[in-house]
Amino acid sequence: MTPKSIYRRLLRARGPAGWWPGETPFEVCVGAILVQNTAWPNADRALRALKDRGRLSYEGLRGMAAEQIAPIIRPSGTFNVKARRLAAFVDFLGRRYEGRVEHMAREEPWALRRQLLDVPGIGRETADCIALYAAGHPLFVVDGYTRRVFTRLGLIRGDESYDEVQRFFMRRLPEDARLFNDYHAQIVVLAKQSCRARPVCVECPLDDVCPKRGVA
DNA sequence: GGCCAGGACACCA
DNA sequence: TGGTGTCATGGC
Repeated sequence: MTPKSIYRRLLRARGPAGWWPGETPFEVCVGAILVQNTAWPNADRALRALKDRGRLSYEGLRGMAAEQIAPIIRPSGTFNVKARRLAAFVDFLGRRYEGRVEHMAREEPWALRRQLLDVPGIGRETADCIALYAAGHPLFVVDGYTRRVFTRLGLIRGDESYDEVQRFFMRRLPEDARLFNDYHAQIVVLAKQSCRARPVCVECPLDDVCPKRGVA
């Protein structure tokens, strides 16, 4: 069992997941910040609240103070914190990329990652989500789902650092943004549908090779 | 009513 | 560098 063979099985079983919620690259960035430590439906409510007010764009958010953003994104939780983070990201986007997320695609992937990590409130996972899903760079995203699924499969211990887990995947997979994009999407779908299912995994394509099949 | 969710960060040793 | 508290809403 390798990351490659696991992906082949997922793809064969379900087809491409074709996934990241967000209509524009900018929405993807905002979504990546709003979903921090919350369930997606909560982030989505906040996203729609921004959209309803015509604020879900660089031009819409530019110039808004965190105090003005906060009440709009309340449903996403930790809204004061996230409002500051959104304001910081919008400021960064204006300074480095003329407010155009598309311009981030011109940057070298790891250089972009380092820049994003310098923005307060953007950590490794959020930086990689933005680099991969908004800018199309081949950086593998590690999240709680990734750890849960691959710990369960016995491929990682689960207590490795973010960068260690990312290296584990990137050393074993071709450097391909489309692959990384769909792989992460497959993991999210899998983790939601199967790995939290109790008392047994339900229709999991990896059930027969999962050492913990049937275990809650 | 408690626990958890697609994190990040400050603070501490 | 590793562990812990904090931020806070909504679903189950």
